[in-house]
Amino acid sequence: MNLFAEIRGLVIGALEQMQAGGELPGDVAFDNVSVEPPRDTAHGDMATNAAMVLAKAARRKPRDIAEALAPRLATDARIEVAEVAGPGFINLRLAPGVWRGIVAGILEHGIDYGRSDMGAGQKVNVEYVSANPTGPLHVGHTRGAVFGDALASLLDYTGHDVTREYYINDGGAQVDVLARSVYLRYLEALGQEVAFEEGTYPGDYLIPVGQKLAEMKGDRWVGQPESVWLAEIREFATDEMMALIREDLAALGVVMDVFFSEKSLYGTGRIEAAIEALREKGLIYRGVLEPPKGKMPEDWEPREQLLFRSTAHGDDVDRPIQKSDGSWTYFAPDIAYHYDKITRGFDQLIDVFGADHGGYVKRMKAAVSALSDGRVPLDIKLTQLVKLWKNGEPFKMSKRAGNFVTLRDVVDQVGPDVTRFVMLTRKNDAPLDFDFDKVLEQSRENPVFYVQYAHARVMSVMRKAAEAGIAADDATLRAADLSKLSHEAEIAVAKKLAEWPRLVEIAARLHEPHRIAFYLYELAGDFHALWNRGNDLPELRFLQEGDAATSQAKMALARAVAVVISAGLGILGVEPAQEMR
RNA sequence: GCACCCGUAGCUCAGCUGGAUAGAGCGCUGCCCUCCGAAGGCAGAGGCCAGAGGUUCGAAUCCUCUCGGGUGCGCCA
Repeated sequence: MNLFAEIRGLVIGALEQMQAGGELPGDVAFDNVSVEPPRDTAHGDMATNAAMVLAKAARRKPRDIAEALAPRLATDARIEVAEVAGPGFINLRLAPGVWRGIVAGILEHGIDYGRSDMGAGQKVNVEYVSANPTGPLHVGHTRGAVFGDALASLLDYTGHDVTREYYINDGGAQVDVLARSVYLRYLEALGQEVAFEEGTYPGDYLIPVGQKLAEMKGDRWVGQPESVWLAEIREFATDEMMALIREDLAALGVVMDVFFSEKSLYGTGRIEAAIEALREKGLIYRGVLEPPKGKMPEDWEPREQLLFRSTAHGDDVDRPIQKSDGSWTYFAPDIAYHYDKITRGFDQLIDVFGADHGGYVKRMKAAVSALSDGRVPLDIKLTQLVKLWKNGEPFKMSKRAGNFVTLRDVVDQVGPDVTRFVMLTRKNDAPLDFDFDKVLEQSRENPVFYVQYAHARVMSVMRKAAEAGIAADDATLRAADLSKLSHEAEIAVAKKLAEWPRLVEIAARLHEPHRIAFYLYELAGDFHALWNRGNDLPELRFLQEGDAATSQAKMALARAVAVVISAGLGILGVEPAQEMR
């Protein structure tokens, strides 16, 4: 139920009539015809560009087409005024009943108002977090986790069949480093003095892992060479780290559908199969890469390697998939992993990476394009850095991880709801300042508070209604006489609510969940504005003493605001506040 | 050197797959707030959308170039 889509349908219908009547050529397409809210509300509620987009194909002046189209639109009961303006816009003013209908529709559909079938059940895989299993998640991961999770919810809300997935990098050298670090903690747990050299992980979080290992194995690995214990500790340690990471994610409210292990690709022929698939397309060859220009690495030597012809699919240079010693580069399992996603039948892939992985976007897209013959689109969303602030200065301390701030540090201090909302108050590719003091502040400056406060105010009205003996249950509000909503300040809020389904579709199409957060802030602003006007104009207050019918109509509007806020916060993974404390 | 991201009000940032006179919060200026639904409210000033070309009915948005900031660039994942 998208009012803008409905009115666009009306416009298209009128255009088809004009076609049938010979006023427009029969072969013109209406794809570019849009119905949008005008920037300036003085222009009306909606505007269509139909006349201007069709002018060229119809070989008529935009204003001529508009003059012919506008009266046809005006015959519809929903349209109060349709007038031609500017270069050929048709501005539409909708009947008040339309806005009341929005409120009624929201109460009828609940948080599903705004749900859309635009995804048509498409299978979408959203891969996010995918942190190395070598320690707790840090703030950077937190942003990626929140972003990916909200995007997944948004796609689910818009009719996609979404899989939330985490790729465990448990096949590379870094898990050997982890194993060695745990071995040191193991020795330490047995009372030995140990030194954490360069290339080991010194964080405190490995202490309990070493202790656990000591309890299980006693001293049988003391003084033993790596070949004896490495594989077993690696296995044990990565399991422990993944358990830790799952706990971190759970603290944030993130639950994955699939954890995909990189290791499962090795020794099973799956990497080879993916490379073979590329070879069959003539995209694998042996060759020597040019050295990077400008900044020549000190130890550069030309080496022949196995290369993927990614340039055939839009990359700048071909990429190595085998090291000079014949082992795979990290890129090879990445290719195999994405090949696996393709063969699992996803219609669309989305990867959420940190911005420092921006250099891998083109090669990954090239691989997916090649492996799927261009059928499966891959969108890669990069999340920029998070700068933490506390007491007016940069915050870098962490109790347990050494030199970085963990997800837990953040969630424990401000809670999962605040963490999630704040992480979405910036576009994903813009850097984000996270100020521990400001995000807990109770003021308009703090969008989390401002949105939650709006929801809490609605709940407060409902509670007060109950005290005053006015029925305010859903059924009663649904049946309320909404014609009592007539003030422009009330209609303004209803108009904002009408934008919700359209905004959801835009956010989903662009893969930009931050738009939800910004919309909620605006909606909350409109609602607070209405509330504040009740100070001067008692007739705008939601509860009208001695007039249950009017109170119920106004509460229906308030309730609709709360429903949309709930729906929006639900997509962001945030629990709406029942009251502010 | 090349690639990607970014450049919008004094500050922090939105800006709808190209729409009309570019928005919000903070800060600033003025007014209101004894009682009331003020963890405040209303109004105002403030812009060459980094710059220059191009595309077209129309550009902050698309293309090219320049300037400025960030990130990355074979045998690390």
